[in-house]
Amino acid sequence: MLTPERRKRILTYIEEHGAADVATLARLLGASESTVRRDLTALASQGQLHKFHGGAAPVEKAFSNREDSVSVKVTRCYEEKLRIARYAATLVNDDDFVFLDAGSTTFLMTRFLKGNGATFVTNGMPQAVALAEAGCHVMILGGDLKSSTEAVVGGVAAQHLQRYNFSKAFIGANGITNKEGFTTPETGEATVKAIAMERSFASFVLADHTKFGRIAAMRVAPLNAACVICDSCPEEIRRATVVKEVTEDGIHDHTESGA
Amino acid sequence: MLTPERRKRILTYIEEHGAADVATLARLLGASESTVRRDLTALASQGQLHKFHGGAAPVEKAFSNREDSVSVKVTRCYEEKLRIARYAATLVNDDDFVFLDAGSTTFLMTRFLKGNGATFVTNGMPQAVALAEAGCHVMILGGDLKSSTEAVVGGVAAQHLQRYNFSKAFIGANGITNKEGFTTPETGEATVKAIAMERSFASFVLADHTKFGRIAAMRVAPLNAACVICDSCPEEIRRATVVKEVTEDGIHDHTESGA
DNA sequence: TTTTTTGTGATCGTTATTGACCATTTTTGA
DNA sequence: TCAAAAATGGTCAATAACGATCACAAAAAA
Repeated sequence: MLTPERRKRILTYIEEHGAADVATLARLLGASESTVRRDLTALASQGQLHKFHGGAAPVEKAFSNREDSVSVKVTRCYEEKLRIARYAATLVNDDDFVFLDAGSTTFLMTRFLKGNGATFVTNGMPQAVALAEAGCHVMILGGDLKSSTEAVVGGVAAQHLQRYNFSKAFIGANGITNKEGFTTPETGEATVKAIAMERSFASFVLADHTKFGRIAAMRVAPLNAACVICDSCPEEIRRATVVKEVTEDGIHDHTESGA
Repeated sequence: MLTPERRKRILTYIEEHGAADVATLARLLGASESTVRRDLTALASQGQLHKFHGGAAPVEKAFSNREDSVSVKVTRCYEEKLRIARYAATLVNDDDFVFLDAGSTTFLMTRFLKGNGATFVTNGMPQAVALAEAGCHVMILGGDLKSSTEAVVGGVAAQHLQRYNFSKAFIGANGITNKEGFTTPETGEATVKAIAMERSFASFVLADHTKFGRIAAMRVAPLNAACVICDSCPEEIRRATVVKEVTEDGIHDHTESGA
């Protein structure tokens, strides 16, 4: 059997069955486990499937990727993120020059932003398209495109970003702790976030409650560098920076002094 | 059996069977494996099939479920544009640093480009996403996002573009005439196209036959600044620049001298 | 006619793919 | 927590396929 055909059959099989282990695939295809392993490695590197210890699965379902990677990610804490995004969008005024970070929560903001006088700079491809469709004045950051998150990162992006002075920046974060501050797993994304916050008069970090207490590899900024917009927040965070809690009842404001 | 007939039968066979190995084709055609290999190499270089170790398969089917969005399929001259795009994609080598213009024909090129060593810079948002999905190294041009065409334009884009030296540039054009050269209606897009062509070692303008004789507002470059890749081309254009006609039968090359 | 060009098939050194083997890592279950 | 079991990735030799080259024959040009 030819290599492309074999790989196609692997993709078809895991698509139909949801997943498959190496031994099953080897038997099914009449090939050795070594060959199947090599195929899985190759297909995984092309982003066509997700490989893990024991076998492989399609990328679409359990793990985010493919065409609407961001909108799939949005499903976790959807209600909370939507509340946060809706409130954050109200903070944008007509004369603002706004940086909008890539990520799921900031993407939800685009639903509530209309084409007024504000200008947006973003490193998220879905964000850029959505804002342009909404009639906003949008600029996309130039640089390397990271396919998994559809975000623009890298040195060129960082340099491009240095040109601007934002009035407001809306940033996503993967981890927030008192000691480590805002953290994110990707080095390239961390750099972009950090520069955007530095170059903005006011910065807002959007985070649902699952982000608190988690620590990712790269430090973006200390906790007091931004105002945190969240759905519910631990007491210790409130004491360290300005926090806005967006609950079902309304907005709860916490200044650095505590109340 | 004559060469064109043999090649046509190869294409027919892989179209019907999805794929074929060299030994099968050799037996089927009553030719040696050497001859079949030569045919496959020739057909692959014209983008008519996908050749791999062990055999060949149709181009479209070789890469899994990539389907064009409806808006792209609706475009005029779809078949011609597809032929042009398929051939243009074969011109990209592993070590190329390529500029890919925004537009429908250049977008179709992304169907035939896979993640090899080449690096792509593009000002088209759909192009960037498609290339990233295909595993290519992609950079998106920074600047203003024009919502109607999902293209990045403007001064920042132009400035960003100045940083690069491309080995090849693939450009779209709205009008091509002998006197006015390549033209396009939008000022911002014209600037980007012009700079990209200036900064590229070789430039290719992709155009279906409807573009000849039309004149748009902005002049991008004179006719001899690029090689024209088209489906069918007036005699007067052939005399003025290098033209590659991609017909159903194959590639027809025209040098500046006329034949 | 002779010469040149083109296409073909055979040969052969090189390269790519494959399956087995094994040390290492990861997972499982006591 | 630890040991047994399972899966993994790397190496290696064998095999299959590849492209380059050459000689030959047929067709085209001189």
